[in-house]
Amino acid sequence: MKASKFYFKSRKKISQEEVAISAALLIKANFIERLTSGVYNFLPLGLRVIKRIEQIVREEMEAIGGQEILMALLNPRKNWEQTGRWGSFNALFKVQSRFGGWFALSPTHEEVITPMVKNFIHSYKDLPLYLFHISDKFRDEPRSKSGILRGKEFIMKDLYSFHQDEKDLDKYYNQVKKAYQRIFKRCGLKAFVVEASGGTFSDFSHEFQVITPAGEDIFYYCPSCKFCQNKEIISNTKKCPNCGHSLEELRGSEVGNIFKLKDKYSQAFDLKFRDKDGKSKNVLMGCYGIGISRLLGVIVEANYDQDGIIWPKEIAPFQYHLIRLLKGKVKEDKIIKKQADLLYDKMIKKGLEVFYDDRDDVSSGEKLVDADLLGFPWRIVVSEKTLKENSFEFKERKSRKAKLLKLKDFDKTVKAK
RNA sequence: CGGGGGAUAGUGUAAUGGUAGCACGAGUCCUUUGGGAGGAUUUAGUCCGGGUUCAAGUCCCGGUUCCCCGACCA
Repeated sequence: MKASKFYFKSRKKISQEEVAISAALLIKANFIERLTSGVYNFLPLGLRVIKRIEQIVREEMEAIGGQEILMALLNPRKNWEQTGRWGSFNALFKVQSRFGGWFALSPTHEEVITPMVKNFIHSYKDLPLYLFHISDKFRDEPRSKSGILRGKEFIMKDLYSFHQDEKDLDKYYNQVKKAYQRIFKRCGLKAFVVEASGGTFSDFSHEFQVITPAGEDIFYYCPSCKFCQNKEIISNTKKCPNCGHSLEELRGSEVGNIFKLKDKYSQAFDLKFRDKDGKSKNVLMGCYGIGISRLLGVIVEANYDQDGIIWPKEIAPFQYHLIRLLKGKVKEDKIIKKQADLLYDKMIKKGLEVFYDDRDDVSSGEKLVDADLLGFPWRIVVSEKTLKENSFEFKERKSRKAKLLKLKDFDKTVKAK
């Protein structure tokens, strides 16, 4: 991708209203833009990261049998009346049709998926079933905060599982827990699995927390046996319920949450199946969420320095940042441009993801500053200085040292990581 | 939803009730090019609606909206 044609302009200054570091950096580097409180636009760079995260999530969901669907976001009032949540779900966005009818903008999808699968699940032979969905969610938050960490509209993956008995639900629940750990690891994050409140239908649930000062959750961590529990449910003793060791208090942001819904929604929608014995039984359900757009923010909160973002490799919008530094002299610049163009073409041919800063009207300093701000894993510089040595400069974003390498070694150095 | 603080140009700020100014940014041109370069020139603003006053960015009332703390949070 050539920078001169790309929808990207870094900002020198941004509004002081953005307090969260992740929001400030993502806006400064032109990944996202605020439309209004708690509502953000994703620009090409931001969307590329979102797509990477989604891809990782997709792969891991499919690896545990998940099938992707896309459910409607505009939900009829009736479905929400049926579970009682039209009245009890405080953050529900309600919109009225000009012809009078009411709709909910879905904040979660139990009310859609449960009646939907009634048309599919009839027999124990149809179970288990795992369906997931990645799309926007709407929640009428009384207080949006910290940029994309808590918004009124956000991107979420939700997986729903359907089972014939608790044993099967438990088994899958643990599989999902493992899949989630793989997902967060691939996103370059260390996620703590925290026992949390199960809400109204389960003894407990599990949250996946990433340590950050921008987080909203306090949880307790046992350094001895690694047990974690949310502040909401922990006893006052601050001792590990497993091993008795004293607990550490940590602050995190919740990037995922898994629940056993059991028969709460299958009862509301009369979702039953015929078991082997011919008897009609309630289908048991689980639901499992990951905040995709929040992850984008949390990843930045966990990966930056004074100069900008440092993207973990697997989710960086581009792997390589190719820069050509000009001299303002026609003859010299022609050579520099030609060499940089050549390297760019080579990389494109190899299928590498490269962001090529081919801008002529931007000073060298600004290009280098932008490279640090954008934070792609590898930086390649071509300039008069490097060409004198028949070389190019190669630098990892997270390192301070740049290496000068011979052009003849380009192919073996620059390849898919 | 309770509490607190804001809203003047894209951003950050100034203006005793009396000419809305400055800096940065942005646009154009020239010069420049290894860590956000320089000059010339142009551009752009009092959140909205009422009220008080000869006169309102400033005072009063109402609204909208943004941020922070808390509560809430499948």
